[in-house]
Amino acid sequence: MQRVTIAEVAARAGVSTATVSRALSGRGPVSPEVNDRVRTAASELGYQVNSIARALRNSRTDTVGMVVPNIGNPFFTSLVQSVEHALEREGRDLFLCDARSTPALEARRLRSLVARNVDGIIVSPTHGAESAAAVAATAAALPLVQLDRFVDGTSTDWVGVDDIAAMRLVLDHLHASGAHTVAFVGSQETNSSSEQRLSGFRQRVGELGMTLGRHGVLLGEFSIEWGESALTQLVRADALPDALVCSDDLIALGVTRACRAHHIDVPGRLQVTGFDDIDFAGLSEPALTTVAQPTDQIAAEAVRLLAAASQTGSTTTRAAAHIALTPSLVVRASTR
Amino acid sequence: MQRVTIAEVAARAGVSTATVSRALSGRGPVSPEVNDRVRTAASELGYQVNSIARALRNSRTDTVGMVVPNIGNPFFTSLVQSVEHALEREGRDLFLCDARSTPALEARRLRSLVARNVDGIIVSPTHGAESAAAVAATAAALPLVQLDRFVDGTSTDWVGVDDIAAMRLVLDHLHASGAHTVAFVGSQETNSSSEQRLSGFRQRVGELGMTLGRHGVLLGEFSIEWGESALTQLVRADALPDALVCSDDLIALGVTRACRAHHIDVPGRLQVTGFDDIDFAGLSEPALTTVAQPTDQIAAEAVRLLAAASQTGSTTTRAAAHIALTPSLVVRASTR
DNA sequence: CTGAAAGCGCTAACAA
DNA sequence: TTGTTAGCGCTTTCAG
Repeated sequence: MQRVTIAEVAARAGVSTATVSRALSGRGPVSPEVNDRVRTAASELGYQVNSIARALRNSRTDTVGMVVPNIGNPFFTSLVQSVEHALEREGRDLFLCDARSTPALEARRLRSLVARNVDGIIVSPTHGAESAAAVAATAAALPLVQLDRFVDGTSTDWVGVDDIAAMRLVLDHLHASGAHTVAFVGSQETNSSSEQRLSGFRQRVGELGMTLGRHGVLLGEFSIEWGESALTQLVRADALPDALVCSDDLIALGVTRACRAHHIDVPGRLQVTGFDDIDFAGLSEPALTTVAQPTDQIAAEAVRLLAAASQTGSTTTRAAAHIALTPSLVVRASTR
Repeated sequence: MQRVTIAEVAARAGVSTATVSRALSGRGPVSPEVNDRVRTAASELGYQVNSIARALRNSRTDTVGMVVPNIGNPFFTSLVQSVEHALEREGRDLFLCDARSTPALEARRLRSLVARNVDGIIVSPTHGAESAAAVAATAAALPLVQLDRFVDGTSTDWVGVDDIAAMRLVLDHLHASGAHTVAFVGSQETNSSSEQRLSGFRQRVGELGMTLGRHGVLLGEFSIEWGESALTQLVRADALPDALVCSDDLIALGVTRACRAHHIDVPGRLQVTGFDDIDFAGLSEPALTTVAQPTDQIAAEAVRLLAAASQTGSTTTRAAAHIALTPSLVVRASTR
């Protein structure tokens, strides 16, 4: 159970530890014959590098840290999968942390990642304001890219989707299908996604001359429960619009579920749209019209930015990149 | 951006590095006055431990590795959340890896975790046979607990749910609600969950005197798509039973979705049950009757076993624990 | 091409 | 109570 070290391999191969290191890592000159001897000795002993020791010596870990607001949200899960995929191509590992929508926990995770000497950090901050200090402090110490969401007032690299364009897609579609009054169900504007989507919504509603229903903007949280309760509120207030734009799929799923309970026909009486295109969006009854995010692209850009930042050493010199990728509309059965 | 080391703190506080270490870690005698000086110096400089160096020195990382077959499956996501919660109480971090249902990738992840000197590993093996060698090799090097699934022929600690009991719950319920002919839709028997559930199913069907429909056992994979295709097969063969027992919720969700497409009334014409009780089980139309796994308990036991194994140093001495926790049936609208 | 030796940052003996 | 020192396992100059 005692781990095999490079010294034991060296002894067995009859060479020095330096030579073993050179042979195994493949950098530095080693005669073919010695190379062979070392490699067989290593495999006979079942040698495996000790990444900790290597990391200490090299001051790099080949590991990227990632912090997401809530791994229970399928959107973030697929973002994680995309990031892991992108990193794999470079032979780097991912250290994943869940902030459980708690800024204090998120701050702890970030500190822990810094202490672990990860080479860079990808974070989707939980809260626009309350996450700001921790993100800024972390960005000062390490290359850091914000994903999907970003915090107020900090300028680090960011990659996400163009929320304004997304809302344009959604509202143009609803407008074309005859909706006049619309309402928005989102989360409290405590993060950039919420803010951007709401502001894109307001903007396009104005441009298209649509009218905001009574109770036209309902803000809660990104959850199924909130979606259900929002719809119930609208029904109680007798303020149902023609269409309901939800700022994520969980909310939309809650809304359509509550519609079934209240016998409201979707999309006949009420059209509903979501955001993210999580797997289950296509499964609900009716299947959800929603905005698909290009998660693979987002992840690829993030990894690229991180690599670039690691090159230059410090993030502070360059201007921060702000990359908003183009979303696409997936039309299903919850709209006409 | 250069990281602050203990030496700089020592210089500033006018003491030795050893004293700084003692003061900051709180073990070893330090005079209150010096303690203060060290602490203020540390915070002024923004000192943070270098976990890598500490880990090399202490040969422990306070980190547990976890490998799941597929993080896209919500069941594993909630298992991960439960494990992270349980570890948090002990102040240990989780290093999460996704095996993407690929034994070769899983083996790589396991090796990487060993190389990283994690203190222990929690793994839900992808494949009963093909994961066996890697799991065995890993268990030889580190404390390891298998979760939910286990590999053939290796005896490590295991925690999961009692699949036999679960199938008993399901079939008793279906039997009571008048189902006579039943069929089973599962995944290929490449992992223990599949095997156990199928065998529990067969057993209870026999005991209750129910009859297995034609095409009574359909095996594919744990996915929505497979559920849909399985139902379609049954319809085409005109072999629809009274009830369909699915070995996870994804399959069941696929089945109920296909039922909508084929205008098959659930539960009127066909009763359907799932397994795992993922969040979306309650959302589908009709809401799924399913078996809930006690994930928090499972995680707590796993963490406890890992701690115990770390204590004794080696796993080989003790007999392996095999802990099957009791599942519960959640009755919703997909059964009568 | 190979070996000796230093040192990454930290902690635990051991001395003082 | 504090300081000195050795060393965790690895890589990398620098000599040979």
